[in-house]
Amino acid sequence: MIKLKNFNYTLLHQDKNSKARLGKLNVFGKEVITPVFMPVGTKATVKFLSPEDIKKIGASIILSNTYHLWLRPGNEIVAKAGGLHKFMNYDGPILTDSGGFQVFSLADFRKISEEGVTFKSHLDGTKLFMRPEDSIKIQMDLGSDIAMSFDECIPYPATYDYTKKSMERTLRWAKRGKDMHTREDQALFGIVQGGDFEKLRKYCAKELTKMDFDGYSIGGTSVGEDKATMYRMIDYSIAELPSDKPRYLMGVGAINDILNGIERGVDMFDCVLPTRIARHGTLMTSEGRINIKRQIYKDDFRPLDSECDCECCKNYTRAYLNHLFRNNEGLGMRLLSIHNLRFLVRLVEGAREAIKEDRFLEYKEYILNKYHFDERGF
RNA sequence: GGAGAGGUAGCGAAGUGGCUAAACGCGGCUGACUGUAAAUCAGCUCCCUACGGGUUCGGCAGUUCGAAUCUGCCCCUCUCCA
Repeated sequence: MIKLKNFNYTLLHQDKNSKARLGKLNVFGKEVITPVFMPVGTKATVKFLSPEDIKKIGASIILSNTYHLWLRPGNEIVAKAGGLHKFMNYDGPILTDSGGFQVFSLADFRKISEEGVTFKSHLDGTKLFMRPEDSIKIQMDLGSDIAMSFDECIPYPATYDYTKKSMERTLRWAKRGKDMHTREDQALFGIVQGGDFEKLRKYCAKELTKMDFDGYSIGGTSVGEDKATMYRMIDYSIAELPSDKPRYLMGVGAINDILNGIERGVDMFDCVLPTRIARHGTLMTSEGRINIKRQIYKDDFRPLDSECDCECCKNYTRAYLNHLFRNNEGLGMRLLSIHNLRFLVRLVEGAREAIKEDRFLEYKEYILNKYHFDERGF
């Protein structure tokens, strides 16, 4: 087993009234204070944003994707460039998802076996095969700071039998991946699966913990289940995870979900939601959800969100943003992406402050009451 | 003045006797979006007191059981020649 030289999690403060925790993740000399929200840059770019934009937003770590970079430009090219950081000119921490989510999202194009997953490339239909070992090898080539185990993200609902079978296979895949992971400058996280079954979630978390990963992810959430179920999945998973390692709730980025996750002891979140909805004209603001494309904003010369300090809100009006969207101008997508990301970064920043003072639950209530978001949480 | 071509819903453009309130595209309006096949996708877009009804395809008058589609006259636009 390899020993990482410079990766560890330090619990800075445990909230007295909930499981919320303030922590410090040392990622090979780069510091990430948790809870943290990680913007998603699937294809080695947070769509429409430069690395400089990402830093200005206050994001301290971002995501990228193994499956997509494997197809294009190919891990060899990224390795040849000197690794993902150099390739995309981003020196902050990068976490790569293993391709496990594509097992779910590209369901029409794949077949799962014990050995691995057969994909039909979504780009040109080429037959592809990815084993857990391949995913780890690719991630080592990419040189991300944190790699993920290759898992199967199952849909919801799923039967107990299938969920159990899949989860056990995911455990075997986790072991196979871990056995061949050799980079000392890259952490590796295991992923808890088990659907909405308490027994399976707990078993999975325990087994992964035995394998001693550098951190643990909670996968298989936000795939169609209701909120209460998602929160239960988180509780079941965290119940058996060690407190001295970071916990990452994969793919979750709605405001109420982030707050509920933090309350339950989650340290890391990532989600395409803020950037995707931004590109589609939807914003998270202190007034609630706004769709900038609506005609009422055509002559609204107020800033998007008067309480926000981002580049978009400080410099541009709703009328201008509406105009940019009506004309399909890329600047609109960039500015709105900046805003939504900044909104979530500020949300978790506020959570950290609150945890420090043991008032996380009050903070959560304050946020949920203040912003008029519906059940979806944005 | 002469010779052609054409006028269809906000715009462009199909349709050339019934299956047409009228394809399709754009524009407009409203939604959706949670480890990114996503600058994407879905619905609506003549009027109304709306599981029904009322008016449409430059205008008017005809032919026909039935017309945006056929006939006549009129109005308008574009191209070429003088």
